[in-house]
Amino acid sequence: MPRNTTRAEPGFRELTENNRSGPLFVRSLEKAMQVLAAFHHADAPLSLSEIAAQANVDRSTAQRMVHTLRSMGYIRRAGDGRGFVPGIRLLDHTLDYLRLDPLVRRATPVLQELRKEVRERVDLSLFDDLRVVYAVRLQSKRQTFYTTLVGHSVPSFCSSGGWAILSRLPDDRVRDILDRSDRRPFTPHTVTQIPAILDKIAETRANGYALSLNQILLGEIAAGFPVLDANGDPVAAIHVAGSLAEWTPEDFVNRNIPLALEAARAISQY
Amino acid sequence: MPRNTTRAEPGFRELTENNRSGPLFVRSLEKAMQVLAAFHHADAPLSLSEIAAQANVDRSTAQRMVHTLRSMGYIRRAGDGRGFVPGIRLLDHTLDYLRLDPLVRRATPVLQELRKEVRERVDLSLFDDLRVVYAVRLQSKRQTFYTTLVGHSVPSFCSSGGWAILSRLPDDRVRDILDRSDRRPFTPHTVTQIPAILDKIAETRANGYALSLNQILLGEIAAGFPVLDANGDPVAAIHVAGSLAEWTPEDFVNRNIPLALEAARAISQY
DNA sequence: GCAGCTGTATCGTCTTGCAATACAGAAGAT
DNA sequence: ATCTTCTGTATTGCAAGACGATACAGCTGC
Repeated sequence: MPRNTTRAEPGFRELTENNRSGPLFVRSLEKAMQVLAAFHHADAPLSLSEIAAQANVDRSTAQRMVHTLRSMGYIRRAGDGRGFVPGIRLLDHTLDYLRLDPLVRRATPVLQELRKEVRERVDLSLFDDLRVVYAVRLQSKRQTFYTTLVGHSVPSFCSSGGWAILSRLPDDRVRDILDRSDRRPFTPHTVTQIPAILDKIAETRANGYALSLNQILLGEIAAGFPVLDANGDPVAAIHVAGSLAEWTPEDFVNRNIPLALEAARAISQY
Repeated sequence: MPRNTTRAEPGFRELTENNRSGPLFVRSLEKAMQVLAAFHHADAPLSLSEIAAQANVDRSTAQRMVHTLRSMGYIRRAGDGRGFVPGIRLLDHTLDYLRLDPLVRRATPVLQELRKEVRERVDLSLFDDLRVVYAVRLQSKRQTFYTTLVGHSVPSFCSSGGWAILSRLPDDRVRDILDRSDRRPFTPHTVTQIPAILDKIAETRANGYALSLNQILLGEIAAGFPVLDANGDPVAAIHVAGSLAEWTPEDFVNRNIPLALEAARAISQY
């Protein structure tokens, strides 16, 4: 379940003083996207009134937006009579995103190779401020529903991928991100205190990779590796994830880290 | 590469006579989504002018739409200076779609089990008129880039999933779909003639599954199985796909069909 | 230095999105 | 049984605000 929401593209606010009020800002479009985003907090089909409430728009507005989005395939009626759900047309944009992201293109074959060698779950997640978003997912045998879904995200502050990325950011940006994060625990072992998180990040910086135990899911061990762009800034992470029922942390590290580190370097451009 | 585009939700046109002109239709939203959809035909970052041309809107309109979509994270600047690309925020809607589709929920664990047993690529694709759209993808060892991507689609007329679905539709709907399809071949073996396609569909109807050889990709063998909703109408298909370098068609059928057929029945609601 | 691109910014006009209002049908309560 | 409160859908007058012409600065290539 996503806990944080995306902000504008980083560095965008600098370009235009007040980016949601200038004459360039299309208010009706904002409302429309809020209508689509109403489903972010839903776990069942939404009625028009529910959509209007979630999106913070008038019921009439929701009606017209839904009508239009429906005519374009972005929303459809729920199979069983009542309410609306997201439409299949959205998946076309998923494909556009994945196809056109050079990082995803570059990473996919490398991850496939890595997956073949380590035989555990291998993922690519993209850095998005307070969270990392899974974009490529290569499963192993045992999986939960959410570990197969593209678009799923986990917080930066308590995931191996997040730590890997934070370990390559300047201290003040790390502080800023941790301060703004909603640091609710996922498991009893989730690290939520800022000093403890900073320790983890320091350890990650020293080792070159992040090791997380029981952070998001009980019984899960994961290693995260930063992926750098041409400027040396971290933009993504790759992960190898396994089960603590099968691995001791030592074996997991010895067996998987070298291969994954090499893969992360192959994807990085720095 | 997608060859066909999505239409409105089936049965929608019946509801409102002219669904893109009534007072309920929000024109600026249509333009905005066309702007986002401009990337469907792109294979590199798009400039404002290119977006305007693709979306059939004024450059000024494109500018304002892009500005707004950017401020919300749906579009971002390309990493290397010039142009725009789809933004990560789109993946949030991908997740909404996958989470809220009951079919995807039901199918995922069944497909994981199937994948474990057949050890070949296993997919779920959703019926969308002229095409089927991949929503769940469980890889095997050897993969191409596109066989890993959620949102990728293939035509109904020449894919095992398409045949599986068409085999459960009434004849006149099949004719209609075939007539409207752009039946360009993908490989020298792609079946493009309507009589030949109808033969394939008849064979599928008799067998209960569809077998495709070299239709989309040379060297690929795939079996497709229809998934039915509570009314008995086909809404999706599951696939098992392997390589002709490893399988004779007979072995492929004998080894994989029974398990996959059972999986398709488990997912169906009829 | 000119031509042709980028992306960005401003502004007056009149299109068109807004929200109040209404209605039929279904679900549930009493 | 009726009364209430949900659905989703449809109409309409008014004025908010989207449209698109126009302009400009910063590139790249010729």
